[in-house]
Amino acid sequence: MEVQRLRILQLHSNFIEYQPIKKEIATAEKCEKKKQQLEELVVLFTCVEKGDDEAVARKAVEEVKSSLQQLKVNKVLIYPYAHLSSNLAKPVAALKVLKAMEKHAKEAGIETYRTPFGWCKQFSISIKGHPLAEQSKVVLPTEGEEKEVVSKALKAEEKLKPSWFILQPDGKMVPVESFNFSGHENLEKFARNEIKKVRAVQQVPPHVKLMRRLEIADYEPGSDPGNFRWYPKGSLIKSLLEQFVTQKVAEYGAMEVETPIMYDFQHPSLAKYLDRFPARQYVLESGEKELFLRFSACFGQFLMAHDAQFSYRQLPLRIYELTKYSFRREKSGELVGLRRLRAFTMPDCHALCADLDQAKKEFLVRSELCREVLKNGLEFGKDDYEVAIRFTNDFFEENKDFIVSLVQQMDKPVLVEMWEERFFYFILKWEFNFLDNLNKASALSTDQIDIENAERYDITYVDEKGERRHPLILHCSPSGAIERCVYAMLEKAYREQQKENVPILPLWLSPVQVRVIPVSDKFIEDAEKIANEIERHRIRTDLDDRPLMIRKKIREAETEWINYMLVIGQKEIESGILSVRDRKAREIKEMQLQEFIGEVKKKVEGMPFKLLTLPRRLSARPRFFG
RNA sequence: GCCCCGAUAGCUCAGUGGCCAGAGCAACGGCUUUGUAAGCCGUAGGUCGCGGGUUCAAAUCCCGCCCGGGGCUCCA
Repeated sequence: MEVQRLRILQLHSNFIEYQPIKKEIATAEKCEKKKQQLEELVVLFTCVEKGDDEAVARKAVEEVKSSLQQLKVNKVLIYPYAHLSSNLAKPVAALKVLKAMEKHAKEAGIETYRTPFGWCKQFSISIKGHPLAEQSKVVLPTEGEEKEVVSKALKAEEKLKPSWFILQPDGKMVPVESFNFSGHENLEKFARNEIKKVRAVQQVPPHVKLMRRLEIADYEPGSDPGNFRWYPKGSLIKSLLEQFVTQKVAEYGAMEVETPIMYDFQHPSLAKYLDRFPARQYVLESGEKELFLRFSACFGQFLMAHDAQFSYRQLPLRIYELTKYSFRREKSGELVGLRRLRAFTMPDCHALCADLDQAKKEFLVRSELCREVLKNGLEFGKDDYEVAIRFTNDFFEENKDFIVSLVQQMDKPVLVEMWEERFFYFILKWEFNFLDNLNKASALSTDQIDIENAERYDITYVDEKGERRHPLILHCSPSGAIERCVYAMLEKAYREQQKENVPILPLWLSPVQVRVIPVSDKFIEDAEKIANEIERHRIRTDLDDRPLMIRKKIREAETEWINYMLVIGQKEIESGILSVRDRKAREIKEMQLQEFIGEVKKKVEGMPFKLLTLPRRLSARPRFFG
C-alpha cells in the first residue's frame, strides 16, 4: 500500500487576494465569484492524498498550530491546492478532510478561512521575507489509527452498552446471568457468543471442505476475497433457493422489482443513510462520479417509493427484490467460506406501514413467513436456530404485549438485547441465528421496524384526511443471504455426519436426486431409457456409464450425497422391478418404476424444479474440484 | 484493517540448506464386463503461491506482496 500523507505548503503572508473564476469539477462547492482579501496570516496550500482521513486532519492542525505560535499569528487560510501530489484523494474525501481541518482549527481557537473547493482561482500573494515564512509540511497518518472512513453507526455501535435478557414465551424476562439454560444449550452458546465471552478453537469450519468437494462453490483468487465462483451443482442449488424464497414472498403479497447495484455518493438521501448503516462499502470511480455498490436493496426501493404515489388504502405496501448481488466490504479477517462474503445474494423485502399498529400486525405476518421459508426450504425447524430480539427500553415498555406475542410465535425462549438509547434507524429487530460446528452464530432470517428512512428519503403516503405522512418501513430478509443458507445446510449436514447420521441436502435441492447405475456397459441403453422416464417427471437424474465396478460407482454416489441409486442389470430388465438404494433411509427397496417416481414426486411437491445443466452421462462430465 | 499461522502435481499430503522433488487419489491408455462404499497394470502431470535478497548451493533461511485459515472486531 502506498503511504498517504497530507501535504501542506505553509506561507507566512502579508496578504492574499483571491477570486474564484470557474468550476473545475462537477462536485465543486457553491460560492460567490467575488474577490476576497485577507491580511497578516498564514496561508496553507493543502493537498489531500488518497487515504487521508480526519485523524490526519487533526494532526495537521496540531502541527500548524505550533508553527503559528512561533510566528505569533492566529489567522489561517486553508487553500485546497491539488498540484502538490500525483496521488490525490477523490474530491469527496478531500473535501471531507479539508472541512475537518477547518473545524479543528476553529476549535483550537484559530481564526480560520477556507477557499472554495473545486474552483479554478486567481490569486496574488505577498510572502514575508523571514526564514520561517515558507515551510512545507507532510503529515503522516498515525500508526495504528483507523484510516478508513467508518460510518457513525459503526462507531456508535462500538460504544453501545446493552443489557441482555432471556424472554420466555410465557412473557417472563430474566437477566441472562440468572437464566437456567438446561435444555437450551444452543441458546446458551448463542448468548455467550453474542455477549462475547467465548474463544473459538482454531479450525476451518467444515462446510468449506464440503462446498468444494461437493462442487458447490469455491474461492476465486482472481477476484476480491469473499467473491465466490459457483460450479454447476452449486449454481443449481443457489438458483432453486432463490426461486423458492421469491415464490414465498410473492405469495405473501410483495411486488418484485429490480434496482441498480451502484449508487451516487453525492445523492443527498443516500449520503445520510450511509452514515446510519453499520457497514463498509465498495467504492468505485467512474469519470468524475464516485459510486458505491449497494449493500442491500434499500436504496433502490426507497428511491422508487419516493417517486411513487400511494395512500393509506394501499398500505401496507410490500416491495421485494432478490439482490444479486449485495456488497459489503467486510474486513478480510471476517471472511470465512460461505459464512460471510463480500458479494452475496440477499432477498430483501420492505413493507411500508401507515402506523405502528399496522407495522406490528405486519411484523407478525412476516415472522411467520420467515419461519415457513426456513422450514420448507432449508428444512430447518426451531431447533436449528436461536432467536435474538433487539429493542430499546422505551419500545419495550410501551409494547410489552406485542413483543411477548412475537416470542410466543417463536415458541422458545429468545435472547433479548435491550438498549438505553436508539443508535440505529430501527426500534425493533429480530433474527434467526444458526450455530455452526465451531459454535459461531450467523443470522439467517431477520426483520426490523425502521422509523427514520421514510423521512430521510421523503417517502410519503396520503392519509384519510388527505395529508401527507411518512410511513414506517419494515426491512426483512426471509431467508438471509442465499449463500449463507447453503453454508448453514452444509454445516448441519456435517453435524449429522458426526452423529453417524447420513449427511444429506433436502431432496428438492439435491443437484442429482436419482443416479442410474448399469452393472455393465451392456445395460447402458436400458438404463438411459429408465433415466429418461424418471426425468420426464421432473426429477433430476443422471447415468453413471463409466467402466467401473458397481461398488465403486455406489461409493461415489454416496460421497456425492445422491438421494437414490438405481442399479440396472439383467435382473431388473427381466423382472421390471427396480432395486432402489435409498441413501437417507439406508436401505435397498424393490419397487416398480412408477411407484418409485410417485414416491419422489410426493416428497418434492410444491417446490421449485430446475434441470441440472451437467451432462447426464458421468463419462461426459468435467471435474471442477479434486 | 491489525496480530498469528499456512501455501509443494487437479485434490490430500511427505520432503527444513546439497544429485534429475516424492506418495496416494483423480486424469489419460490398456486389461477386466463387473450386482450395492475404492479391481489390476501402465502413462503423463510440478514456474515448490508471486517478486526480491542471503548463499558455492534455496521448496527449505530473510524481506515484501497475493491467496487461504484463526484471533480481535463485526454482520445478512
